[in-house]
Amino acid sequence: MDPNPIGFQKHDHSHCVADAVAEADRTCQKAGLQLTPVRKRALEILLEEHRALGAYDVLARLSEDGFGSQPPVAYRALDFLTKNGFAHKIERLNAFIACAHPGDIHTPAFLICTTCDAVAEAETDPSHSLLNQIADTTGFRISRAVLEAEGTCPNCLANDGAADKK
Amino acid sequence: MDPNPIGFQKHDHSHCVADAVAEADRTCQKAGLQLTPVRKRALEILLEEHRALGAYDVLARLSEDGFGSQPPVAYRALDFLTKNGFAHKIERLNAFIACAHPGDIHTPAFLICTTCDAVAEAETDPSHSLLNQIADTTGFRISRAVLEAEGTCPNCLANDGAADKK
DNA sequence: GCCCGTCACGTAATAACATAACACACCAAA
DNA sequence: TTTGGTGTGTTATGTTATTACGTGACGGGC
Repeated sequence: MDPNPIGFQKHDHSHCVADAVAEADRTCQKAGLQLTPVRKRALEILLEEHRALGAYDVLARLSEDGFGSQPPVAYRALDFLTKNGFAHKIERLNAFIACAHPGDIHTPAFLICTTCDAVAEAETDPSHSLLNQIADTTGFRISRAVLEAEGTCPNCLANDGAADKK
Repeated sequence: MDPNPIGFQKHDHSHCVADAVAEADRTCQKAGLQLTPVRKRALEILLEEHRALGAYDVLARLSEDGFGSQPPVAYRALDFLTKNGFAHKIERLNAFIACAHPGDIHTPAFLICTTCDAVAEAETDPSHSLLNQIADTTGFRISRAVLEAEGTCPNCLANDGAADKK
């Protein structure tokens, strides 16, 4: 497993967390939202990984840091983060991931690698989406869309190829 | 709640179940699959509703009919049905629904009405899908896609309108 | 200052969803 | 007849999520 893929690419991870948290801080101030210690720490925890974490994983780390140890502690923090666009829930995995493009209004699509567990978040143009076309023709009004694909990421495909050569 | 929407349209429900089961029977015979009593009954149960049922809902009905009463009984039947294209799992709901287009190879998209709980299954052209475009450009190989939209169905939108007039 | 509303956080308890592991019955192939 | 595969049943357990309730912090109106 590659512990370090974002969008399946290597990158300098060191500044991700701090930068993203700082930006979240600014956004919350502007919007009158409270990025409280639990919420901020939960966001950091998600940012430390470029994969999806279960609520109970997050909870365990929060509680290590002196926050509450009961499920609602994690679920409430994750709720706040998802409602306000700082994180997303990956339905297929029943798990959460920090948003890779906070600030933008977007309908994210996720690519989930079943080999290395990396999750990439892609921006989509909602108006062109299949779901929207379907909704338009049927008269359905979409409030939220889930777009998730499971499969193999480029890195793991390459590794497979390498493995085959042996 | 409208208990009877399929694709959000009224329809003659009486033959749905029998027809679909008969077709599943034929398909299984051709494919060498065993549509055993539990599996057949589970399929009927899903077909009786045009909405998604939780595994435990299915389990309760199976056990009323004399089948086992423990979770694996339901999960195994649902596994069989989903693996072989007779049913789908709605990830957003952790629930299952009978396939509306069995036989076709397809990447289904679902429209979930949060007002009446109806779920419509739409066919998609996988090659045109957003996810596929993204996958192509990133070199990701998709094995399974989840396309689910939550919102309000045409019926419930109409009812809302009616309610507003009062 | 005091009352009261709201919001965030904490806890315990429980609900809802899902799987592991093992036993037995059945049937078909060796 | 034995053996192996498949399907069903059970118990037990693991994982994910919510409900219900209590407390402290903060801010506005009086």
